[in-house]
Amino acid sequence: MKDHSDILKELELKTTPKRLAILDILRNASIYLSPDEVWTTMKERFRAIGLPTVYRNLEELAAGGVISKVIHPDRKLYYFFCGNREHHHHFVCTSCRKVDDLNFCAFGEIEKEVSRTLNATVSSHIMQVFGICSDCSADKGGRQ
Amino acid sequence: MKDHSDILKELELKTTPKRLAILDILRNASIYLSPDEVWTTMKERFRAIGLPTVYRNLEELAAGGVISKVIHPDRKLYYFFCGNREHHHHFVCTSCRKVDDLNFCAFGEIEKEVSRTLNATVSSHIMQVFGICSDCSADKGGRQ
DNA sequence: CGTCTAAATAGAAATTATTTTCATTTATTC
DNA sequence: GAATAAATGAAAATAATTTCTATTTAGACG
Repeated sequence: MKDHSDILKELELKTTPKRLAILDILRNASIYLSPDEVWTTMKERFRAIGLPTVYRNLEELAAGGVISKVIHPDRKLYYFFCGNREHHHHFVCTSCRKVDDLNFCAFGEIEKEVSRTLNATVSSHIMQVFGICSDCSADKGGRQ
Repeated sequence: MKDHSDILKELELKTTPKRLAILDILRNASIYLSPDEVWTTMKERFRAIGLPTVYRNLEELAAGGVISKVIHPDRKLYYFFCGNREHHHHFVCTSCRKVDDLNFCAFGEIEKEVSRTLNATVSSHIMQVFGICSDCSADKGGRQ
């Protein structure tokens, strides 16, 4: 199984302690984190750690597909570890911030529809599904 | 046919000259505009016009469903007039910034899928489709 | 048509997320 | 163990958006 160092080598990124730590933090988080939250955790592990380093690495890792982004309705950005390399989308729980993969993408059909009705070409799409996961609704529903 | 003043009354918003102007600017734009771009046009029409007024009104109008938002991949926000009151999504051309309605939403299916596989409840979704419209690809393709 | 009141606004300042710059450090290559 | 390109820290810059507050104005009412 590939460890974090191998993942970075594949992306042609140097294996620095900080990069590994960021990956590690996200891997263990199980929920999505803001850059600032990642920074806060990094400061517990490193004496000197700049916020730009966090931002830079999160973007690089996301560009490499190792981690994914959540765009909130308020357009704030969050990141989480996602091992799934296939094209897919996510369901994010706005209560506990857990992320689940959706093995479902209507993009193909949309592409056809766009091509057929507008004669246009689709280049990218943003898709984010928000809601309340089963754990959180159980908490509130009291059925526990 | 409802004019802009009627639309504002329905939303219980006062019919101020500036609000009408913002609506008018978007209605005539045919492409999506940034708050700053709306402000620039407003400054040509009003001696005194504050940027917060533009932001406030755009949000109010969007909340009322009279105008719609485009969230770009860089997470910048744009607005455009959209008369379609049904739930739908948009195709936006990143070249000329024209917006077309997509009479297509896979949201129902996603909701079912989320419910079935995750036992979770969907509350909202962001969906944005970017591409090149037929006019723009004709320009580039040289088929004109 | 004047008066009243809540809503709307201007202008300035504050906030906040994010990015840039650049000198210094460090991981990798040989 | 050098050499070199990549990575980093710290500070500053940027830019979108929001807040604050005193003033103005639209719409209701008489």
